[in-house]
Amino acid sequence: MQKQQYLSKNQKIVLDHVEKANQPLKAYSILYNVQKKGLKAPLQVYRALDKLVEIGKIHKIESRNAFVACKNSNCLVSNATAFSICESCEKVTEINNSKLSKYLSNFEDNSGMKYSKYNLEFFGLCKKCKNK
Amino acid sequence: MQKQQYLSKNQKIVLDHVEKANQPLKAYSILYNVQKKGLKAPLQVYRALDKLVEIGKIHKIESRNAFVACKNSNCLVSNATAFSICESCEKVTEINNSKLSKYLSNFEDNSGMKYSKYNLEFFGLCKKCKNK
DNA sequence: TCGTATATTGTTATAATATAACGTTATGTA
DNA sequence: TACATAACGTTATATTATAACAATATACGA
Repeated sequence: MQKQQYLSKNQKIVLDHVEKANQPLKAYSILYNVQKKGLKAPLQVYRALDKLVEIGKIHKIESRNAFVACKNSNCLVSNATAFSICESCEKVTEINNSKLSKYLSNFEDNSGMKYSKYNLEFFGLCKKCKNK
Repeated sequence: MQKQQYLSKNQKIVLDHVEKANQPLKAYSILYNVQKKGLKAPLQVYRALDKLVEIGKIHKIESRNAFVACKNSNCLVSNATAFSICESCEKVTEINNSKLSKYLSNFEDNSGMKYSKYNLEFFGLCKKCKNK
């Protein structure tokens, strides 16, 4: 069986829903909202999310246990992700900065470990919240 | 009341336990292990962990929902953290690299957001696991 | 087109992680 | 002492995620 090219029914439904949101969504909020489309159980959502994360269509914001659609067209595989997170309004933005990604992808320390993947989360106040 | 200088009883017990482990610990595993010292409920552990994270004595490994003692003496506040995580043996090491921390602390993109904090997690295979 | 392997689905139950809400006790400082 | 804040203890519950099992769908080589 070759590597999957097309998304399955459930995967499409979940991706669709996450793409329409412009903020990270919680798994159970996704579940609630796709129930009218036939996904009844948490596992159906989690399985779709797992796959979508694996192929890079969706990223998980680890510090928030939430999922957001990839906005980064060249992010075919989700192995190098960076986000900014506003600690006031919780707005999350995917950072697409080639210098940063180059720097981190090539980063090596003295541990003898070669990194194949990273996830970076920046926290602070977004423009709006800073000016309040 | 001035800013807390000394740890409370529960905070000491939890920190002590986490420091003795050389790997990240899960909250409920900490709970189980400190029950003989009088902490009976999850909340007692979580409250101590929250405080210890806040003052930088402990870091949370977000992708693993686990807690590890800070090995970085100059990491007084836990606002700039980086870890390497072996995806095979789950060994976690705190990265202490001044170039990296300088680069990330000064990082700015075009979002108008000034970051006050970051957390970076690298994934890969550690030396041992790579040679298997 | 049949056989086989893998991916996906559906379902119920349950595990693992974390917080709400309440009242009490301790501690620092004016 | 009086007040404010921090920490504690306790019960209940919310939130996040996976185990286990059986069925169906899809890709692809023989």
